[in-house]
Amino acid sequence: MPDTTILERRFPGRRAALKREILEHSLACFNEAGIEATTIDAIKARCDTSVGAIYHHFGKKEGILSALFFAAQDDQRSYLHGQLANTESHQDVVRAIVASYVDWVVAHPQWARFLFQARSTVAKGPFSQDLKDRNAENLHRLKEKLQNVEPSQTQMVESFEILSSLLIGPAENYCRAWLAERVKTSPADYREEFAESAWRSIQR
Amino acid sequence: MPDTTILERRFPGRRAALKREILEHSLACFNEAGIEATTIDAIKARCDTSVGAIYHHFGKKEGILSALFFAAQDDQRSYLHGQLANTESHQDVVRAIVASYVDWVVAHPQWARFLFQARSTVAKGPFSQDLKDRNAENLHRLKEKLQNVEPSQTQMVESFEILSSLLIGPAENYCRAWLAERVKTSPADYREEFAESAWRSIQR
Amino acid sequence: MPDTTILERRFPGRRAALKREILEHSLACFNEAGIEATTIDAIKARCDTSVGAIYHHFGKKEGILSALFFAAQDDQRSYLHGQLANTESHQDVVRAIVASYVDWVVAHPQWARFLFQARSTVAKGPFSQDLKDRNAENLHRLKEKLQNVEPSQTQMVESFEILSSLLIGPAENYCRAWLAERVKTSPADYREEFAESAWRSIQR
Amino acid sequence: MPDTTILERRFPGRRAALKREILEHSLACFNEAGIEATTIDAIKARCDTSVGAIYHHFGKKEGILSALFFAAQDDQRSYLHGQLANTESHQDVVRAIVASYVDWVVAHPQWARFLFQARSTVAKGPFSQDLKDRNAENLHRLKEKLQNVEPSQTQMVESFEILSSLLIGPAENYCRAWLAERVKTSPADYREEFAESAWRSIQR
DNA sequence: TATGAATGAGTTTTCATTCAT
DNA sequence: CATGAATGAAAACTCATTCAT
Repeated sequence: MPDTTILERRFPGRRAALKREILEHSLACFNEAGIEATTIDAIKARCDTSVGAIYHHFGKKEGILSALFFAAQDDQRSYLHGQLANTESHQDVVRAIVASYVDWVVAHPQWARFLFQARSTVAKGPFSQDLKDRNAENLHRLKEKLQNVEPSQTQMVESFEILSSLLIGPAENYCRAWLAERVKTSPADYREEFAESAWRSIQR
Repeated sequence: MPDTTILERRFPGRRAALKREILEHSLACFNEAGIEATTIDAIKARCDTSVGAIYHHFGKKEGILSALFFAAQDDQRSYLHGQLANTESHQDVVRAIVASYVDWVVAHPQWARFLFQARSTVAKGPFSQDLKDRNAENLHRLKEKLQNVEPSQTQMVESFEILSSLLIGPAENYCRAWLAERVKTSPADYREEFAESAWRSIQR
Repeated sequence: MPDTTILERRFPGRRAALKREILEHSLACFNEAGIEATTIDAIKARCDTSVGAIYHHFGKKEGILSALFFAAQDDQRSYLHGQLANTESHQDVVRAIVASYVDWVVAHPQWARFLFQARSTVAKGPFSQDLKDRNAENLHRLKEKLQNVEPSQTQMVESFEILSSLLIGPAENYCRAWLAERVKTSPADYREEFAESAWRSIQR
Repeated sequence: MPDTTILERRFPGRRAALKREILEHSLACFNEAGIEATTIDAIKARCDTSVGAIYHHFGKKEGILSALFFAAQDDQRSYLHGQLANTESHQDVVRAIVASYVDWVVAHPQWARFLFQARSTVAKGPFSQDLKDRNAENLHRLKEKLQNVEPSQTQMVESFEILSSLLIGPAENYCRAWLAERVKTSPADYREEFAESAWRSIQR
């Protein structure tokens, strides 16, 4: 039973019910069989609808993929920005970034798994520009946030380019392993550790 | 022009010439078009050989994939262990892990790119057990190394489970971005930064 | 020009027109070239349809085969049971079995030829259980029929196991030869001889 | 463990050892997987020899097939003629035909199974003329034998064309069923029944 | 003679997509 | 809007056969 909250937030209302239904089951198919291995027919069978209906709503297979991908990404992003809103110091910001990342993944593991595997496909597809634009904008907002927060007393790593890798890298690496079931302990259990490490890793 | 050193190390001799040829061009195809999108026919055309020859040597498409994957992984691993050989303190070990990771990726970018995209496919395929075994053994050797090195004077993070994520996560995240051309600066330029951050991130 | 009556009985209606068309031409292909030697492409070309349409209706090559096989078998069986309905003595039953066999083969030679060559393939394929079930049920109905008919005054062969071989064997052997064009005279010309011989052969 | 007596009779001597080896294992492959489904590679693997060796001895796949087929047929035929040698009356002849058929099948079930499935393939292949010639000659020798034996006192069926079907049909039908494991009782147990029935079936 | 690498035409099957009803 | 039959290009894989060593 995948969580449908993300879909309800993004495609609200009765009229979008079938759309949500298709997306929900597509997500499950993509995660279970892999994106390339998921056929329109498999989705059709799982939703108990018709090929025609799917094409009516999404145009092509890629359409389902990007609808899911951007829904997930936006949800993750808006959760991050919600958490960032209450931050006042650099350390608060770092903690919010790491914690919100971990929290979101743990709250929506199927969506997180999907994001990991879909990224490269979407990046090659017709929406690659959208993807780039969104990433750029995201980085820009983060930069702004950091400048508007009261500066830290500590010496920090200089290069902005590697900053996001230092902050997110460890949590992301662990979340990947958890989603692939290579490790069992929930990332949530290590939330504070990752936040602490992230803060330490950017000191100089 | 992909580097062929890894293949020559792994499949030496004249008799394996065609095998190396096929693998070399398969790697290029996989990286350019993606694994699923690369057809046997495309590989055939690029090597100027026959479908039959490819199947004669590798049995199925998956066979090419895993041959490449394990060649890359073993090469990366043996480089790591070569670097670990000269370490004497915990900090040396951390530095060696991070630096050798960055160095290897920068030295063999096509192979690194391939490793990232092939991992999930190999993990689903018939060699998933091999993959697990190798990973387990790798972790085991690392643990041993850490125990045989003179203990650090500093307080360290307790959980071993997240250790490798803390060490490799940032460098990996940045390398991915670099290989996807989302950032331009070579990871080599940040080698010392990543090593420094990794060391700091595991202090408590 | 193969007879299409069997197909029309089994797949009636306009909607099944393409299905019948494919089956009709598949039958011809199978008989002309042999089952293994008949390619989907050959069928496609002969029907002037598309590969997709064939797979849409039958799933796999085996699907065409078994659809034809069971259509033929059921037709043959229902003809037999029609003839058995009017029998009152053991000798009538024997005559009906032999005569209906010969009549059906002569009326539908292409279907008979197909039945002979397809049986072993179907027996190995995924419908082997269906085949067994149908054969068992058929035998059961025959046994019942024999018990419900007024007993013969003559001493008969004891083993039920060889009974059907004694009755059908000669006619079947001759029909095979006729269908393979190793003999020219129609089995119909020997209908009474086979019936007479069958009756004699089971006396003791 | 297939019986190798037929091969030793036909291809005696040390020099033919590999030939016998290949034929023996080919027979097993053909029976287990079917003729079309048996690949040269499968035979190679089972004999632990090389493709080259197989082609050296048999030229093409068809060559193995016909070597086996004619070896089996000739063995069966020579056994029949051995049994016919001692016959003096029509009834003796009938008994010899039926009994030798049953005996041979029971003595060489793998070869019998192979004969049934190979006949149609050989009939289509490049040796179809050989097959026809041998069958014609066989029939001729049988006719001669019948004429040289003292005539029976009883009235017999007139048509020579259906004679062999009347004689062999039932036993053949039952043997097929036994080889396909549709019935369990050995044909040997019904040898006398089949002989008796055959004799009765040709009376008029 | 023996070997097995190499060939490549040929097969089955899949699947995104279209479109008439 | 919904349906699902029809399309056909494209893919993986097979396998008899050849031939250089």
